[in-house]
Amino acid sequence: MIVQAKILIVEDEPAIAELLAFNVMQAGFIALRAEDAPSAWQQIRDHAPDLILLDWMLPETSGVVIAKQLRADARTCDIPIIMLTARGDERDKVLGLESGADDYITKPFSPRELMARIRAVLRRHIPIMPEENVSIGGLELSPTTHRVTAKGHGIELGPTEFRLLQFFMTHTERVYSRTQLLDQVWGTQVFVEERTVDVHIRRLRAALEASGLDNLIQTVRGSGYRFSVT
Amino acid sequence: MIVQAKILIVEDEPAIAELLAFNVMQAGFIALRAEDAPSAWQQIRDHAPDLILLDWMLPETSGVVIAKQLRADARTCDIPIIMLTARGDERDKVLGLESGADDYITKPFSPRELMARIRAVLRRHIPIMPEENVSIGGLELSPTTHRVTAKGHGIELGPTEFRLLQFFMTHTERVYSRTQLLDQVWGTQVFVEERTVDVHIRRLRAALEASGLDNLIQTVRGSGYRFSVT
DNA sequence: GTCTCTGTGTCACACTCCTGTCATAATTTC
DNA sequence: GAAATTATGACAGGAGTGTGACACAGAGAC
Repeated sequence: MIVQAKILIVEDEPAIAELLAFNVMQAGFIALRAEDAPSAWQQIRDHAPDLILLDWMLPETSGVVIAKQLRADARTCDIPIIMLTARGDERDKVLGLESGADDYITKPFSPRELMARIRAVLRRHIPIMPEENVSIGGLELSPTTHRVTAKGHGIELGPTEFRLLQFFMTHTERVYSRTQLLDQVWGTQVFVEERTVDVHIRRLRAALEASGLDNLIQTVRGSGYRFSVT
Repeated sequence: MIVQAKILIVEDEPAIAELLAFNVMQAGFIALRAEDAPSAWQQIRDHAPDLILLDWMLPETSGVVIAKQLRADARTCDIPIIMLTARGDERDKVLGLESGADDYITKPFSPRELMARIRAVLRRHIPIMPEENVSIGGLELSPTTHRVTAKGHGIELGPTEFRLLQFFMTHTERVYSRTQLLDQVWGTQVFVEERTVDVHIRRLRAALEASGLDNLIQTVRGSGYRFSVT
């Protein structure tokens, strides 16, 4: 359970930002503020907020662009986003949700409704690792039973290889550096050599080799590794 | 990547300070030292360290106070802090993190763990720079997946050619001298022969030749190279 | 308690592929 | 034509990665 969720408010109009911050703090959250894209990134980097309230209209970079960029980065793609917009246009709503927002609220809004939505989104995001079964490229992984099958045949994996494969199967196509994999699979508070990743990649490949699926895990020289079905 | 991060060691016991400085320098960082609060502020002003190792117990002003002051100042609130403490008390840990420390390590500590924590904290503080996919003139380049397609067909590029193409695709229709390309693609701190650019241009053209897109990279005699779709 | 077994992290070595440089050929400019 | 500039091919060295071995810690079994 998050003790005190940090909520980043990205809003250029001071009056609205102030109102939002007041409500957020009133509800027992920590309010962070940013008035444009650069300062938003700064806040995200420094404080790792648990949720972002993102204004649709911003000077320079629009909220939609920021949302897309957030979703594109491994370190920020799990942060829930609530979009704020002036109009109640359905098209905007679709665009907003497509860009990766988790929810959507139109100005003017009641503080009560805002807080309800924030709480709902946070509640949904408490299970950070969704324990759902994953199936991709001939591989099936079940977190609940802790089982993996490759082309129907069960394969044995150690705990670390299991988590590594789970991460890859839920984050395909993108390249992850050894450092990012350490942060995501081992955790940020664990200290192991970067090259250890190589060894576990090799162990995972060895386990997949019998099914001929070891080529799903690709080496990107100079960058890291990638899980790709193509 | 920070070329050589400067690390300020705030520690009053000379023996421990010496040990820390040795380890920090051994790991390739620059070590700055201060034995009390005033000299720490002096060093911060003069050298703008990238990270601060802060002893919990100091004469006069304690580490916690310094941390809070650092966090209160806009110029220093972004500098990550690692607290050093003698006791492994949980309450101290909470206090330390509340006062604004990014991490916490108890004495005695292994040099290995210390360096790992330093690297982890620095890693988390590198600016998040969202990179977007680029598509131009039949070429598509995706930084996140580290893939390039030319007219739909995937092509293989080495790391340097990839960066070179990425630079060109984001800076089209303009001539860049070899020196400028070295600065932008190789980095300013690297010393390589200007003629090396020619070779990489050639390698990039060779990779694009199969798709007939090698003419996107044009030679401007006497000036340099240009990426142009016209 | 000892013993075994499994999983993990680290290291040393092998190997691949990239990279910078040079010599030489080709091209452009005057 | 000569001079200047660029293209190309070849190559040695090195950075980055694959792989096997090993030590160690922890969980059970007995």
